[in-house]
Amino acid sequence: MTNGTNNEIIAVRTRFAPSPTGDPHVGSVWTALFNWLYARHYHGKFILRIEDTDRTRFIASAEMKIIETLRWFGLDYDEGPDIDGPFGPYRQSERLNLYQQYAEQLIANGAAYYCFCSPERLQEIRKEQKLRKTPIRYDGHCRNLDPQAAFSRRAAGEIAVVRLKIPFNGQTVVDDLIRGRVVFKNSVIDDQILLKSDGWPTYHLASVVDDHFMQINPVIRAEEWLSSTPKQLLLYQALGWTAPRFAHLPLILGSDRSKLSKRHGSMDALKFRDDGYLPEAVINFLALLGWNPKTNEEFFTRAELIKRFELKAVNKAGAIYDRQKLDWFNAHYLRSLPPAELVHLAKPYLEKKEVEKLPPAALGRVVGVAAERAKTLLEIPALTTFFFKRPAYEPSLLNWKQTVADLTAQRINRLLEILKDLPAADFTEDNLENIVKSKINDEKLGVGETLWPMRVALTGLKESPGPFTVAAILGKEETLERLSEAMKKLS
RNA sequence: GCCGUUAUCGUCUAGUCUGGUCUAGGACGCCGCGUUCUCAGCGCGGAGACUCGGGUUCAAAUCCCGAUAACGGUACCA
Repeated sequence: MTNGTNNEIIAVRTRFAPSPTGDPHVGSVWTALFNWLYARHYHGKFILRIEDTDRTRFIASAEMKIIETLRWFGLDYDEGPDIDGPFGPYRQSERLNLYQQYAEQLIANGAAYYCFCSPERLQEIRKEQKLRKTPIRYDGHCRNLDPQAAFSRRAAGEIAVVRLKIPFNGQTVVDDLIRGRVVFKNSVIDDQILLKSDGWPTYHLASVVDDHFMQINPVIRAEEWLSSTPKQLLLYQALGWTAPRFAHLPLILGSDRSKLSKRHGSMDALKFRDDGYLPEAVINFLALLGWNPKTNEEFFTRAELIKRFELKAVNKAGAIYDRQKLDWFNAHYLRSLPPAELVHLAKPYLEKKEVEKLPPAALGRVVGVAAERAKTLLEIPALTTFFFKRPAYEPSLLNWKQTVADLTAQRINRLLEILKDLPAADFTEDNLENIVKSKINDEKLGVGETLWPMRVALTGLKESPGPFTVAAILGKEETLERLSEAMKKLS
């Protein structure tokens, strides 16, 4: 791609930079997906970087979850904490020296300063500003301290943070790849904290330093970062670096139109796996949230997604995450799975002892029949129970519409006679259908009168797969047993 | 409060740059019909939107101005 300003060709390197503070959720995966799609589209690199600079919210297990999530979704990265690359390390906690070094450089050339204000004082001024309804920002108390004096205080062990000196005048322009030109007056930008009092960097310093050295371009991230982009642009300037291009993605919203969070229920990305969704389905669905390939088609393989993806076609408005549409995608993908693959994926959701009872071929058919009616893998077990155990049901359920029990009994009895004569080896779906239907026709038995009780006898359900399908899977012996049982219920 | 972003069916969206072909197209969901013993699937059909107010123009979803609303930011969180 070109960088837009001087047509210089630069390598595409995008990154997903989560902070390990909890389980990754859909919004994060969505951002990762777009970064991945972009990198793959331009044959660039996709990097995973762990932004673990917040020691108070740090969760040790989160990094593994992030990696597991990316793996499950098939968003492979070229460099990361567990895949060494030329720009590592890929954990910010292992790059502390770098950040400190540049913070000091900034202080040395007057672009930043030590601030000794206590959190309490900061809170005070914010409270007052809120009361006076003026913009809430740092009041510059330490901005003009004598650098020598500040340095001595620091050296003497006094606690301080490092703040960036934002110019009072002028404006900073973000030329966003998705939103175009966004202008910010410098006067409303706060003197951003770069280094916290514990010596760790804030997001702004760390991400700028890392994006620079890891040669990230473009930076693709969620809209929540748009307001802080001018600060970062100013930081690049102060550091004497060329800033990357930025693309701010719209936000994924909950049904109440607010940013997706815990209160919208469990949005953990790995929950999709546990809930029986297929990664391909979720990817397809997520890709079409906020991005549109300008066709009426909706199903896209990964390769097609990569081929067609472009940032210009990304929407500006936030999109509500709609579970029903995801379900539709998932059902579609479930039905188009090759039988062997389907069994393999469904197995973990089924009861072990039941699975072991069946020969592989029968298991494949059971799962296949269930999958035609399931939206997720998780729903499959409930749709297969009648195959594994004799159904329990009210005798009256055997009667089709207004049919009386006597007549139903006659039909089942006739079915019993017909099926008894059929060799077990011929108990296939097609055979069954041909024979039974021609008898119904010849003997004027009534399709509903016969087939409804047959199906109920076999499944015990009001809604189920068809009787021939079930009978073929159950086999001759079990089919006859269940029909006999139905007869007993009716007498 | 201040700063910023956004605005087409309930939801995801096409159309907006380059005004007419838009009595606004597709998909999910919903409703009905058909296929059918039931469900699912499939096929067909229906209800359903240009945030509001001004302008410009022969003509505006599309251009201009002004409101409004929603969301995001406003942390020694990211």
